[in-house]
Amino acid sequence: MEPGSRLYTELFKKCTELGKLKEGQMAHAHFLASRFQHYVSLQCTVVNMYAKCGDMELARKAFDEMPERDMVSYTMLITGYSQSNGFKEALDLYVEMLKMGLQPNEFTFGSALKCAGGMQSDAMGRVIHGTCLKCGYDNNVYVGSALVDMYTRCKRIDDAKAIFNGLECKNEVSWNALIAAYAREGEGHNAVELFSEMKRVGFNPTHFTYSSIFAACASNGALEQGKWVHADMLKSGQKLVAFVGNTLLDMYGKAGSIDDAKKVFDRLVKKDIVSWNSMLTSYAQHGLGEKAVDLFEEMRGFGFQPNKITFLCVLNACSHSGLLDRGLYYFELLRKYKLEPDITHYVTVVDLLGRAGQLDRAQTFISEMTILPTAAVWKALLGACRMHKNMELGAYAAERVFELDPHDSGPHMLLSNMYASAGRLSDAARVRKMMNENGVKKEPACSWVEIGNSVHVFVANDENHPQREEIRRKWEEIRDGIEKIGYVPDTSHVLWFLDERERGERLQYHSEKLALAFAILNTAAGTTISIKKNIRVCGDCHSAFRFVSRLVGQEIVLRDTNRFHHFRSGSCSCRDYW
DNA sequence: CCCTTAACCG
Repeated sequence: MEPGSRLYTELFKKCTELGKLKEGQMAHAHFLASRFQHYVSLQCTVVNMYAKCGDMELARKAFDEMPERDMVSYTMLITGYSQSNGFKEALDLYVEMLKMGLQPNEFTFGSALKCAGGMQSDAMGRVIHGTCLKCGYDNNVYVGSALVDMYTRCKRIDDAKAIFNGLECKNEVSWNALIAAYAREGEGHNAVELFSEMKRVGFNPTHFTYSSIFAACASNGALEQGKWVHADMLKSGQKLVAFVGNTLLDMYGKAGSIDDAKKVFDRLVKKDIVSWNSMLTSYAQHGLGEKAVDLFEEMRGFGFQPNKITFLCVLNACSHSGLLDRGLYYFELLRKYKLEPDITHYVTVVDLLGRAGQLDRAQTFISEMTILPTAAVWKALLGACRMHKNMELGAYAAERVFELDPHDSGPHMLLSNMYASAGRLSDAARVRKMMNENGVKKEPACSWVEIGNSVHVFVANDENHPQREEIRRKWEEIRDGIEKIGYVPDTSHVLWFLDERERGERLQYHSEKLALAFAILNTAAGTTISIKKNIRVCGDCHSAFRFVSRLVGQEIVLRDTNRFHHFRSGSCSCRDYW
């Protein structure tokens, strides 16, 4: 018996839903031989099926073979491209369809705007926005949310906010788009504020909302706030499914609670590859290399396939814990899993060798790389040279960095300070001059500390803080205390062109020291103090923090861009290996 | 028939 047209519809829909490409192709062939082959709606469904199965070539072919293409078929193909990063192709089609005199609908606009956002094309986005207005779709909730998202991705957050405020009809997605944007841009405070407002006016946060908020808390290291939102999510009855669970686990890891991260990991309803990778990353950030290795082996034991990122995570963990041989073994294992190492893996191996003091091996490793070394590779070597005080190789690595990435201030500062420490002041001055000539700006260092529900930010030599006098007095008192138990300031960590007295002075007001004094002033004895820094901790501050943890008997947790340092009774969890 | 929002890595 010949199938009816309805059956084809069902068949194509089923294949679309389950992502069954092969079966879809068979159904398609069957359909082309049937008496329904001229049904436009079925031809459309085929285009959509291929697009949703991720094969844009087949979708395009089916589209081109349609005798006449309507607005919906265009929209399906545009959407397909937009969902697989084919922004350019999608927008070309969008323009073509307008030329054909076909008027887009809210579906077309939604996808077209996603593409403009994906390409960060402000100009294209505005043109599409104009067409939305002309066609009367500007108040459609889908188009409105897509507009908000598009403007945020073009870094026009004010325009996005204006659109959002003007929307007569909002849904969760409209809120999520803006919240996600704040999280992406590192404005966690605004993200959380918008989250509260969203709830206040009666919208229910979704998995998307919670994911964005957790990501924001992760980058701010806002543990208390993160816990509060976690409690809120539990209260609202959301299940701990993989996606949002992974952001939660990542938040706990990055905000400083490895125990909570592990708890979330163990309670995940279903673990996916990202869950494992996130847990490995958490261990790496806390310097728990052995735990990371155990977890990686456990994962392999379960038959879970590691991907390239997994290897990056575990290599990174080995590097931070000085597990040299283990790391090199995993680098070899990468190929056994039929994974091709990319540049990021090479960077990590250079870091691994370099930190372990194997500078010659690191250099040989670089020279034997099958792909061209990037700036990141040389930066890793430079970092190792600073750590192990190898001036000559460090200068060589720095030169390579300057060729490949001339605008990064970090390597310039590093080399300049290395020269200064080695007493080569004219070389130090030369690098400094080069920086000025090339317009390289030094990134300002800052530290912040979360007390209760608010975050307090400090910059070096902070002149603007309302409690600055009190903070300075407190630090001086602490400094006297730690000097009595063995702290010796190391002035090689400040600008070499200041005189010795001024260097000693400046050193004492690094942002992390100010944050620490502030935290001691504002927390009860016995509380753990938690401080974050936007660049790596300075060597002198690291040493000072060790003594302070002994002096005041409080635990101090410091997160820098690389990892966590847990200071307790005079020593640090990194065992001064960083 | 077709749309918009979130995670792991240098």
